[in-house]
Amino acid sequence: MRHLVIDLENESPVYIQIMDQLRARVGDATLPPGSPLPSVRQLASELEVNPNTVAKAYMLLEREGILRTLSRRGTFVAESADASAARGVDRRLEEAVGRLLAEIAHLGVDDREVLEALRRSLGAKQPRTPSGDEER
Amino acid sequence: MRHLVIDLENESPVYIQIMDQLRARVGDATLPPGSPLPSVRQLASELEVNPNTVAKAYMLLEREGILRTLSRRGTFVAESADASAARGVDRRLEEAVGRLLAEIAHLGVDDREVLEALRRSLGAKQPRTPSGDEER
Amino acid sequence: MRHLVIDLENESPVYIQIMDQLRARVGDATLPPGSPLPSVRQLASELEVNPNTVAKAYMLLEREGILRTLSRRGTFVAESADASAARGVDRRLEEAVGRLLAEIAHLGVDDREVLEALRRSLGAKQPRTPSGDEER
Amino acid sequence: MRHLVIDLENESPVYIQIMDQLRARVGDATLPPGSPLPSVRQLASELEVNPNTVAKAYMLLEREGILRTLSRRGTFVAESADASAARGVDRRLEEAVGRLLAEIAHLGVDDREVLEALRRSLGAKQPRTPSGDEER
DNA sequence: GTGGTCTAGACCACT
DNA sequence: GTGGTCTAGACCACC
Repeated sequence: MRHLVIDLENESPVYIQIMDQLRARVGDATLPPGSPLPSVRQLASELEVNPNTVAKAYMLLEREGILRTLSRRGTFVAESADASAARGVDRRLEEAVGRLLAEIAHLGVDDREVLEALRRSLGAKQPRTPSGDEER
Repeated sequence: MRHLVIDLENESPVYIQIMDQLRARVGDATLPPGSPLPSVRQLASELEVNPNTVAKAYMLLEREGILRTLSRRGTFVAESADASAARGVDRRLEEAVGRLLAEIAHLGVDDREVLEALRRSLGAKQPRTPSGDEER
Repeated sequence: MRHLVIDLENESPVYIQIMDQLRARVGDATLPPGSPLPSVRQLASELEVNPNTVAKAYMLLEREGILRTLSRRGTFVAESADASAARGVDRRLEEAVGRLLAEIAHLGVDDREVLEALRRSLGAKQPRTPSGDEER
Repeated sequence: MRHLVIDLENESPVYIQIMDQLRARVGDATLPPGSPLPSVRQLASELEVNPNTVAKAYMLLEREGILRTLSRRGTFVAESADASAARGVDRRLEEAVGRLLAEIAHLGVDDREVLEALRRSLGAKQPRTPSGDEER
């Protein structure tokens, strides 16, 4: 499995970041149904986070029907997980947008300004030059 | 001063809600430079929050240069506060959008989807159009 | 008596400002021993402050031996007040310097820097143009 | 981290003393960027003050850009904090001198006397003889 | 264990 | 009555 990227500076809790990334990979079929996942300990050591954190992410994804843990055999992407994963991604996006709106509710800015600010910030997210050369 | 509206259910801390609303009113000149603000205790009792919470909001707005507090005489909108207030509102909006982007960074959704989700959520927020013509 | 100047923005309490100015005038003989002072009510209304504030200043200056209140006849500069007034001015200056030193004790700046900062600030205090015309 | 020294008798508020000392250590690189600070609770118990007092100091230093707090991971000296810390020390010194000048504005003493009083007070502050190294 | 937020209540100096 | 400071203690989410 390609490495997940954990950003400890990000204010999203680590277990949420793990869940989001796994959901994304299941949703876009990078991790097709049936694929094995790294063990809790192994992923934890790769990401340099506490095993409890990984275990929590796996446990919650299992509740969402995206993973399936077979005891003593490991954790796998559930059959027909892709649909719920995609739905999960959408829900997460909507929740995040909802949080944004709640946060700025008191700011007295109108809708146009919000969209404009988002467009600006999306534009500023280095547009990933087609030539491919990353800075540094 | 027209009442502030505090939503205890909102996940933004109360002192942040107070700051945002005061910044907005200073920024749009509802509260012009020199205006007196309600005393800490008075606003606290109106909003039914602890005086310390209001005091924290006032103290931080003073550090931002938006309020000016004359010890034992009360708290006032600082002269030339409107500019910093408006700047402050913009910065808050940008920060919130930045947080949104950080939150969804791992979701694997593309920019178009994010804008679409925001538009949808803004639309769902009672459209407030008297004539009915949406901007956007 | 030439008007006292009260600065409500100054963080020194009003009664202290009154005391300081009266002490200065007694010390430099602008108000020689025996001179009558305005009544509490009259000075309070001139300065637009609470009569209690003026009364407190008079009371404390009486304790210092600088004023003398003759009941029903008013308040006067005490005989031989000038010496104690001058001493009082010196003491106030030393106290203020002591407070400065206490305030900056934790700043980790050396003595030279403190003197330099004071010199700079004294220099910045508009040098009172010899031509005499005040700006505005 | 070497211990901070809090003087409860000093009229500077405790949280200001904490801020000043941390600013000084960041400014002179005793606490280089990236260094972890003691946790709020730990420093509070060392200094024998309330954790809220320490939290307030950390929070304000974060708003100044000197500290950076990673939620639930601890508080650290911000990258590129040293410059702002040094600037902060200078500003604090200037403010304190400004307060001195405001305090003595009514005293009618001339600039020479003020400088003289400061020199005297600095001299009285154990002269830090290089030979007789105190530092107790 | 970490920091963040909030409440309640106290004391202070000053008006 | 005003604001400023501090304490004590609570609850939260997260690690």
